Amino acid sequence: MENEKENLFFEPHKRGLMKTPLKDSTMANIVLAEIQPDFGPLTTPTKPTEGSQGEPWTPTANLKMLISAVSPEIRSRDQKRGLFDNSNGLPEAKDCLHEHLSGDEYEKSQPSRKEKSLGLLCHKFLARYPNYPNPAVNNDICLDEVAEELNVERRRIYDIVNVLESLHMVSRLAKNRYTWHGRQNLNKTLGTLKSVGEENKYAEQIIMIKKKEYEQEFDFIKSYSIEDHIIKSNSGQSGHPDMCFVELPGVEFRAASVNSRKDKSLRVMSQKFVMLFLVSTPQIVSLEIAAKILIGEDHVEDLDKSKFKTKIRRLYDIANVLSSLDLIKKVHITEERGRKPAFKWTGPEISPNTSGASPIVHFTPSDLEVRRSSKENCAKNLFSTHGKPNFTRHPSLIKLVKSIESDRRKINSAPSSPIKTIKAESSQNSAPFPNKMAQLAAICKMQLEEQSSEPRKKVKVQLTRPGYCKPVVPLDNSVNAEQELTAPSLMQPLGVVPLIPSPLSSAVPMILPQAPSGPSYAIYLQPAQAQTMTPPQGLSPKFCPTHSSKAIGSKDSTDVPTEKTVNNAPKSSVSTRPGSWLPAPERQGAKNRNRELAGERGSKRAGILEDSGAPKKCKEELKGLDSVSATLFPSGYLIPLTQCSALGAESMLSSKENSCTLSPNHRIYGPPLTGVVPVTSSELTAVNFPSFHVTPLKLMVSPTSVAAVPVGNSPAPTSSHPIPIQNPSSAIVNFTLQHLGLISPSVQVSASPGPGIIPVSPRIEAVSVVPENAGTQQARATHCDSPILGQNQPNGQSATMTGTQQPVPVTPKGSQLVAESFFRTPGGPLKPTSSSCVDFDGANKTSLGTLFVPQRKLEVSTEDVC
DNA sequence: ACCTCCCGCCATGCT
DNA sequence: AGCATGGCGGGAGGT
Repeated sequence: MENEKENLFFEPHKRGLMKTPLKDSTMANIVLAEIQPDFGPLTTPTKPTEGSQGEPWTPTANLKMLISAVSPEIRSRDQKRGLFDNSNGLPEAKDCLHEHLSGDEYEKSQPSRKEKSLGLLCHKFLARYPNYPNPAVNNDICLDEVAEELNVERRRIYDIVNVLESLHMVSRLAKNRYTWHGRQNLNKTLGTLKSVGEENKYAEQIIMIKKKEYEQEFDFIKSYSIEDHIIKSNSGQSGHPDMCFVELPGVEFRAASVNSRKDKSLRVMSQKFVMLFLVSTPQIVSLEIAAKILIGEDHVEDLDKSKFKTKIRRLYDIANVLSSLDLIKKVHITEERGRKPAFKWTGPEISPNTSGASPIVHFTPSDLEVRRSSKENCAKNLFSTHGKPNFTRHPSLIKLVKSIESDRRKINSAPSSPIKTIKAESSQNSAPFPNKMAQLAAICKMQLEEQSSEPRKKVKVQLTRPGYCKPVVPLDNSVNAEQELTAPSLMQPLGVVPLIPSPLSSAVPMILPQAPSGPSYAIYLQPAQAQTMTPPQGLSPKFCPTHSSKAIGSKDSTDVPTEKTVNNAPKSSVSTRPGSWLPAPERQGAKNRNRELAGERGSKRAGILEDSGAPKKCKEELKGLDSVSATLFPSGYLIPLTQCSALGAESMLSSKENSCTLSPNHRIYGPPLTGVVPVTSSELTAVNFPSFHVTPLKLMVSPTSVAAVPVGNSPAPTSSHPIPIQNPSSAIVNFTLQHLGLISPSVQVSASPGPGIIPVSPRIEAVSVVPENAGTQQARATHCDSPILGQNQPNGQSATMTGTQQPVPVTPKGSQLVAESFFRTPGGPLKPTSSSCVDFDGANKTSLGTLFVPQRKLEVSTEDVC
C-alpha cells in the first residue's frame, strides 16, 4: 500500500524534478533518465518496474555514467579488478564485459574477497549518487535494483543502507525503497550525534574504559568495579540494547515498517560508533573500546567473548561503510600489549552546537529538528513504559525511573553544557556571555517561582521552562498527571503547544522563545530502547550555544557549515531552503509519519490526525516525552528534557506542516536571549530550542529533580549532585561559573567516573605538545563536498550551502579550540588536527586510557599533544 | 595465528 | 504464507 502510494507521489516529483538537479547530479540524472529507457529493460531482472519508477538513475548505464563522472578513480579501480563489471548489474552484462575486458572468467565468478568487500561495494554504491542531490528531485533508491546492478546480495545492500541511514544520507521510503539524501544532512546529523554523544558521556565512558584497561594491568578488580559501575549508571540498567535512534527533522523514516522494526541495531550501532569519534578527543576509536562501550550499554555485565566478537564484526561492517564515506580511516593504536585496530575520524570537524564561533556547530544543531514521528515514537515508548505497554516490549517502569534518576544525577554534569555555550559565545562575542547570565538569572527566577508550586512540577517546569508550561495549560493538566515522574512532561507541554494549532496563539509564542534552541534531534526509542538509553548522558553543553545562533540555519545551514551560521541575517532568508527541502517529500513524509506512528506500534494511534489529534497527541506526546526523556537520557541529564521538549515541538510542527513550519523557525533565530524574547515564528521557533536556555535549565532542574526524586539508583550522583540539587540558585551559580570557565569540567567527569579520571586530564595536558593544523580537517571537509557543490542543490541556496559546507570543516578547529580553551586552559587554540593524532596513537598507547582526555576540554589538550 | 569480514542461515515482523 | 529485513556467527581469505 504504502509503496504504491509513495511511488505514485514520488514519481511525478522525480520526473518534474529530474531536471532541476544542478550540475553533476543533474547531469547524471538527466543522463540516466535518458539512458534508463534503453538499458532499463535489459538490466533489471527482478523488479525492473519498480526500479525504473523509484530510481531516477537506474541501470548500468547510469551507474557507469555516475561512476565515471563522480569517481573516475573508483571506476578505473573497479575495471582493473573487474568489479566494474559487476556494477553493470545483470549477469549477462557482466559476462559480456568480462569478455571484453579480459576474459577472466573465473575472476568474475570469484572475484576475490577483497573485491567483494563491503567497503568497495559501498564505494560503488556511493558512486551512483551525488553527494548533494537536488532535493527537488526524488532520489529514490530501489534496493533490488542496486543489488542487481552491483551484483551483490541484497543483504549486503542492507548493511550499507543501514549505515547510511544512520547518518541520514538515505531515508527509507517504503519497502525496498530508499531516498538518497547524500551529504546534505550529514553535518547536521553529525552535529546531532555529537550532541547526543556528549549527552551520553561517551567521552567519559571511553576514558573510563581506558582507565579500566590501564588499571587492569595493575588491579583488575578495582578497575572492573569502577568501570562496571560507571557503565551501569550510564546504561541505565537493564541489559537491553540501546535502541534509540537519532533522527533528523529532514530525514525521517517514512516507512512504518522501519520505525516499527525493533531492531535498528546496526543503525544505532553506527550512530553510536560515530558518536564516539565525535566525542573523543583524539578522534580515534579502537574497535575494542567501541565494542565495549556498545556492549556495555546493552549488557554491562555479560561481556562474553562471543558477544564481543559479534560486536567487532558489526563494527567492521560499519567501519567499512564509514571509510567509504571518508569519514574514518583505519589506523592502528600501538599499545604496550600490541597493536590494536582502530579508526580515526577523517570526516568534517563538527562542533557541537555550542560554540558560537564556529558556524558549523550552529548549523548542525539548529538544523536538526525533531519530528513527530520521533515524538510519537517516544510517546509510544512512554506509554508502554508508564502503564500500558502498548508495545510488545517496553522496559519496565522501574527502568524508566532509574533512567530518570540517572538523568538527574547527570544534571551535575550539566556544567559542561553551559561551559561550552559560554565558550562559543565568548568566542564569538563577549556579549553573548552576559546574555546567558541574564538568561540564567531569568530562568532561575522562573524556576523558583514554579518551584514554589511544587517540587516535581517545578522540575518539570524548569526543564521545559515555565513559560512553556503556562501557555500550554490544557496540556499541562494532562501533563501534570503524568509529570509526576519526570521532567520530560514539562517538555511535552512545549511540544504540545506548537502542535496546538495557531489558535493557542499566545501561549505558543511564549514558548517558542524559551525553547528556541535546541538541537533538534529526535531520538527514537524503541521499547527496548528505554533501557538502552541508559547511556546517558550527559548534557551536552554544546547544544546550547549553537542553537542560539544557528537555530535558524537549521536545514539550510545544516550542511553548510560554518560561516553562514555566523551570518544570522542570511539564515532567515535561507530558511526558504528548508521548505524546498521538504516540500513534496516531507509532506508526504508527514503523512507517512502519521502512518508510521499509527502503524508502528500499535495501531493505537492509528489515525491520529495532526490537527484534530493535536490535543490527544499532546497528551501522548507528553507521555511519550516523559518516557523518552527517561529512556533517552537515562543518566538523567537535563538535556534530555529539553530535547524532549524540542522534539515535541518539532513533532508538533512536523505534524502540522513541515514545510510551513520549517521556514519560520529558521528565520526567527534570535539572540541567545531568546528566553525573554518572544519568538516571532511561533511554531517553528518552538521547534528549535536554544540549547542555551535548555542547558541551564537542565542544570537547574536537575538538582531539583534530584531532590524530588528519591530514587537514586546510582551511587552517586556523586559529587555534583549535592550542590545542584538543593538550591537552584547554587546550581545556577555553578553553572555560571562553569560557563565562565571558572569551574572545571572535572565536575562533570566526576559525576560519571570518579576521581580517577581527573588526574588523567592533567597528564594529558602536560603531554599535549604540538598542535597540529586544523588544515587537515578543513581538507577533509572540503573533499567531502567538493565534488558536487553546486550541482545538486535544487535551490540556489543549496549550491551555496555546499560551498559553505566544505568550509565548515575548517572552522571546526577554530571553534572547538576556542571553546575548549575557554573551558580549560588559557592556552587556547590549539588544536591540532585529530588526524595527526593518529600517528601518535602509538605514543598514546603507553598512557592507554589516560591518553584520551576524559572531557572535551581534555581532549583538546590531547590533540595538542599529538 | 590473528585480523578482517564475507556469506548466508534464519529469526523477526510487515503485507 | 510470503516477503523484506537484518541479527548473527561460522569460517575462510589475507597478512
